[in-house]
Amino acid sequence: MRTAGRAARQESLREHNLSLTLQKVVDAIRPVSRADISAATGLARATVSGLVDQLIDASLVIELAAPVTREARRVGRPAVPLAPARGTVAGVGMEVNVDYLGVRAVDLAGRVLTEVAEIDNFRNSRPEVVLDRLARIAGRVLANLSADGVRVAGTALALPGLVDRVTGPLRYAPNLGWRDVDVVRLLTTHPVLGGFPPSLANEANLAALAEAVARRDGGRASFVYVSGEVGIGGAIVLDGEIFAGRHGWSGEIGHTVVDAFAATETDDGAARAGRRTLEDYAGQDALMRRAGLDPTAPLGDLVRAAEAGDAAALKSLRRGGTALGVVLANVVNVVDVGMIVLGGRLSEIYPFVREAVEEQLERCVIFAPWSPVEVQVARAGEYPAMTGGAIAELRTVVADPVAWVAGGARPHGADRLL
Amino acid sequence: MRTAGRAARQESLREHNLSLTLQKVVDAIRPVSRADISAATGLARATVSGLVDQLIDASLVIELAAPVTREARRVGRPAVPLAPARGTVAGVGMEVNVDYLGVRAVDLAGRVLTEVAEIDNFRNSRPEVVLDRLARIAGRVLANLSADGVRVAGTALALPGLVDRVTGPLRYAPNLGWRDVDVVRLLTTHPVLGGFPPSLANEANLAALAEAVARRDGGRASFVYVSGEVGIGGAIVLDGEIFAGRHGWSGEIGHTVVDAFAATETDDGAARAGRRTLEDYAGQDALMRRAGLDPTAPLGDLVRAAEAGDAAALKSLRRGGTALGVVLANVVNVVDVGMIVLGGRLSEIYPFVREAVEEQLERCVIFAPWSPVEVQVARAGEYPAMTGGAIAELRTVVADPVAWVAGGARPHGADRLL
DNA sequence: CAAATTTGTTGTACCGCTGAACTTATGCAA
DNA sequence: TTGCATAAGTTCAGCGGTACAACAAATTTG
Repeated sequence: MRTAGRAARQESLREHNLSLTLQKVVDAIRPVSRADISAATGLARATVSGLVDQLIDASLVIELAAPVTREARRVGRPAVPLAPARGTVAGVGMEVNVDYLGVRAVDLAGRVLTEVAEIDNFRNSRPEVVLDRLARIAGRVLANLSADGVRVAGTALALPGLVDRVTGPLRYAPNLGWRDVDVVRLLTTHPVLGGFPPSLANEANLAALAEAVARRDGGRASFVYVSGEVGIGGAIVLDGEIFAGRHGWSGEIGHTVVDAFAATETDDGAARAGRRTLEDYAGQDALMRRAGLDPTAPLGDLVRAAEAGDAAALKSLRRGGTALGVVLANVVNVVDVGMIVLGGRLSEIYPFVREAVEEQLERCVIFAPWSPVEVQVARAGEYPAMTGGAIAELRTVVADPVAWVAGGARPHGADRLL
Repeated sequence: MRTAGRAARQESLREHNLSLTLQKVVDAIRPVSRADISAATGLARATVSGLVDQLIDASLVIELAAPVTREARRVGRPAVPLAPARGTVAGVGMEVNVDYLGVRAVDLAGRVLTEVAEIDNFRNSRPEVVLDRLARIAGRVLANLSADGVRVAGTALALPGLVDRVTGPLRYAPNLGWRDVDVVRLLTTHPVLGGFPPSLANEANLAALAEAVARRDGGRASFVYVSGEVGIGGAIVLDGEIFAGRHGWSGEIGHTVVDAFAATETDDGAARAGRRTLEDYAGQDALMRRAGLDPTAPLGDLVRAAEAGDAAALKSLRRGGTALGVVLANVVNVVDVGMIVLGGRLSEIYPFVREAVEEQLERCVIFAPWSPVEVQVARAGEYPAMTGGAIAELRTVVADPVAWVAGGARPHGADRLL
């Protein structure tokens, strides 16, 4: 809800409280009752009843029939458990990354309704070709949803690069070899997608959102998410919300300069004007090369070498971990966050970098003596950015249920999340 | 206003709109009318009238008698200009820094009502002694205010170090030589200050707040503020608000590692475990030493040497500027902000570092080709952290005028800002 | 001096939340 | 089985707060 600087009218109350109520139902780990919501929000029970009725009418919430076998069956009239409706509204998350592409539809209950993922190599690909392929898949998914009577909250596309969430185009995706591509136009020229202009976002940002939701049982967490795919992306999560910055360009840690005054040569011999970035140490290519492996080989080779005790592999991983740790310490000093979540392929090499990362965090984070920084592996599962994209669209529903209560029409002009 | 996750009741509307109205009056560059507020907020004119009346009753707003000689005297009934009341409510900002200490009281109109500043050297000082001295000054200031019938919104203390805004104590202020000092307890044992427990904050954060207010004519700006006193502090301002982080520890750029894998020796010969921080390049001591000057001499010596064309001085400044530029580029890549404001003593050496800083920003900021980062000097005047502290307290009034409308009692338990 | 125009105020209508009383559904003890 | 205690959910009058329309006030323009 964007209350920033706007007047509050009578109907604002309803909007706010309706959103709040839906939030409580959707965010809950186990079903909640009207009474629970009343207690949690401070709203009168009568008010909550009215709000919940509206949400049920809109097929956003359902009453569970199950008598709720929670161990402590208390005295008094049993509560009617509420849950987010299944298969009535869906968010659609799409992703184009360096070596896969896919589409995933998720409903308010967090269930995956449909998904398609295709493995391929998109390094230096042609945007029109790749996006056409994505659009066909998305078209099939949307057709399925429509056939099942599922309303679509919106579509989001995750890309491994700089996406301008305000003005639209993809600015720069080095690992795809794309630059200044008008992704939205290319996608919406497809007949099926015409009605669903996707919102764009950075892959790491959306993956972090999925991670935040996966961790909601621990309260609204704050952490720095590191997405190690071919490049290294990052995102900042504060109180369960993505901190996206003005354009959605925040968290670009892969290009952080690690050695400002270092020698001029890089691993592959090319001069980089005297400075090395995090990806020069901890990017997949750098890790493989330094370990004496083919940089185009799968990362699993490096993991196996390290497990076998190969000295070069271990050294390479330790070096990458150290660079990552220093960069993360710098980030943490700037944003004052207490947890790091390593996602993407970093989960695979996690056992071999964790120690180095933690060592640097302890050494370089100025507040570490009073509040040490924790390092954890991601929990969000495979293709988190697709899930995150779907969630981002579903959040527009939660943030503004009124639009869905009235007619059930798809409100395309609704505030973009992220 | 913290609407996050709370229920909205009827009275929430009033609170919100009252705060919004006061905000419009206080933030305005030139006086606004009731009609202006109505147009800006979307509230009905009748509603605004009621709200303004309440604010006038509470002595937070006044009607100006002046017929407003704005050049274009339009047709129709002339508007009654509104302005924040003067000398009725004050915020008190205090500061202890490495070579000065002081107290400043500011009213809602932004006027300085009283101020006392004393120059001295507090390196490796004893907290009890320094805080006692500060408390005496603050006592005089508060007594003055009280004698003039000025209500005190609250007091804030700026410190050059890690301040825990949640649990209270000053954790670590290297340049003062303080560590784990219970500042609030030491101050409130003073009889006069007993009723005014100060909120604590980092010096750079409060200075940045003053800077944000000084720049409010350009809309709600977002920038990274760099406070170069003896150490180098920083703060992040987003849409005119300080981004403080969990504990208020954000923006600590002085300890950012610049050379993760560099040689082990530092300027003063002491080993620092193989890494150099920004302060090792751009801190005052480092700048002076590298220029061949006495590190305890005033910074003016370095400026004069540079103005005279001294090669060592210029080189030292260029080197410091380069390090600062790289660090700022890293910060900007993480938080996606488009402007850097150099404050504190950096304003003095600004002409000699600007070029190097801009060069690095252009080179290292990944989105620079699409959205270049601007560098500017601070505008907030002398002792900005004191002003910022006062403003932070005044903002509690603007955020929750209801508490001041009713009785006019000082609501100490009100939400701490920042 | 009247018409036009804009500001600020007054009074009614309406929306949405609250709180108390009431109904419903269960556990527990006699 | 009955009755009591307890908690969940519903109904309805009351009230706070905003909107809207009508009106009064103060000024420029012709």
